[in-house]
Amino acid sequence: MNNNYTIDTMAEISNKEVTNREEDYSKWYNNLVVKADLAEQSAVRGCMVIKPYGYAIWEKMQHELDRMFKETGHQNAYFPLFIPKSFLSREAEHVEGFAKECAVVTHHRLMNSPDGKGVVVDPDAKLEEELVVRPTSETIIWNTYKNWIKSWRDLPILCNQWANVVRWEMRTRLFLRTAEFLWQEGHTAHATEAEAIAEAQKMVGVYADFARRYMAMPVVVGHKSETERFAGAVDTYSIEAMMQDGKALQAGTSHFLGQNFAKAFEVQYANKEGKLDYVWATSWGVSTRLMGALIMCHSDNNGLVLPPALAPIQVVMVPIFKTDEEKAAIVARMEQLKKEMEAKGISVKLDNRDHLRPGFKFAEWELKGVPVRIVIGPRDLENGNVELARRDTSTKESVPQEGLAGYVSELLDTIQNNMYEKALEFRDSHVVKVDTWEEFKEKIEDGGFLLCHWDGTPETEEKIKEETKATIRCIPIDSCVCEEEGKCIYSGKPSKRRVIFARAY
RNA sequence: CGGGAUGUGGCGCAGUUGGUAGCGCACUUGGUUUGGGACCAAGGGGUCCCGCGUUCGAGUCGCGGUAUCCCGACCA
Repeated sequence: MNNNYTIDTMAEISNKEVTNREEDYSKWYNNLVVKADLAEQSAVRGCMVIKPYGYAIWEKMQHELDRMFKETGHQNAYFPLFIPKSFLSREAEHVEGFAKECAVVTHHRLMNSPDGKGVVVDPDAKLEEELVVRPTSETIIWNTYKNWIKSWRDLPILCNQWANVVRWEMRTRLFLRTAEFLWQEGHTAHATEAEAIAEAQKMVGVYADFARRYMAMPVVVGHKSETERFAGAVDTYSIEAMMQDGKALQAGTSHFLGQNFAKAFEVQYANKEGKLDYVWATSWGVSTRLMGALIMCHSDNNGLVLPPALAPIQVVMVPIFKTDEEKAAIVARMEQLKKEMEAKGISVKLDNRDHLRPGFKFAEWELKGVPVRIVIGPRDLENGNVELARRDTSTKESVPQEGLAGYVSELLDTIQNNMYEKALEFRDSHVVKVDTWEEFKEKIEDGGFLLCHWDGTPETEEKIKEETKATIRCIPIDSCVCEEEGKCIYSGKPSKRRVIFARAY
């Protein structure tokens, strides 16, 4: 047994004397991220190193998202990493929301230490105005848009930027909450309120679509409550996913910013009547947190399970042989089959490392979540078959080499759909309607989404959070089951609709 | 920023009353293996987080730093 590749399984975890279930799930998750070769803690506090295999997944996500953004009329641009401190303070709520987690550049030069040991910051090189490493780019972008927008003819501006941002979080976790993370942030400017709202809704829809089609992850689309809203937004939409421990994860957000930033940065345009008006704004983003969502949504006791649409390697081929002659014949056949599959756009890895035994390779590729494994040994070569194993169902079957590429191509689609159905079934079986406070306190311990009536006040929301650690994940947009009258589970006051409560990452 | 813990080969850890720095995995070489995480043999690799102190002698004891992790508050 190679201890370096064992991971704490869910089963093992649940057999332990668990006092804090959340903590143990986290441990399992972290272990999985590291062992599956996706990422590791960096030497820099709270930052992570994304390893090549993990980064390849992110690149696939980027590629699909970028295409979707362009299909919806957006263009990419790039804005500075540094934001003058004064910019951040222009929008009052915005600065309040981010002030506590900013990395600040105060000097621009180092010098040799007077004691001869290493270097120190040169006190003479102090910046007149400190620069904040962007925690998000609304301020620098709106300061720029001010120069771009004069007339109604300049609108709308539909820009996206792929970038890194820094938020000095107190506690960090790989992919879910790192001090530095990669993301995309869309920033749009519109002539009318209605158009901006439509944009914010459209983009949260793009995220939901991406989650479903590529990540095979069902999400709920909804409004954030006032307290959970983005700092500086009028309305925040989010997609909320459920992880396998029943906790919620906010996987993407889209904000209707009203005229807040336009007013803060004095961005006015001349409308068709020749009158000056402030422009309407949105911003929307998803980050490398999606990687965390992907991992926690699908992984099992044997490691990662990747949806074919995002798997860097969709098919791994493992030869089994005793002699060099056997190896040569089998690998030659595999090369042919590999080419046939690649011609259909399938990404294939032929693992012909000969110092490792097949069992080791099986386990390793399973840990890495490769959707399909194809094995050919002397027996298979003889009778013209391959052994084909599915990662999502852990099943094996014997398939003819003839027409293999076509079979695999269809199978990848099947796996993609199956993974979504499985995740959807899990999610739906962990959504419950709750109508009393006693029941709420009991059910929240089991995890999952609780559909409850809420009186709409931040005070009630805060008290529920204090007592149960549960927060309002969202006020669902399109879920008709929520549209019914009732009484707030906490205060008993009247409510027009249910909202989703859950504990969250 | 409050509470708790931990720093020992690449990784995970042991190290007793202070007395030659160890184990497993990984790595290198050779050989036998190969249909679910192989085995044998040989080998390389350490300023025991840093500093000061106690001592004939410190990985171990004391003091002071520092870093990381966990729990809170905050968050994509």
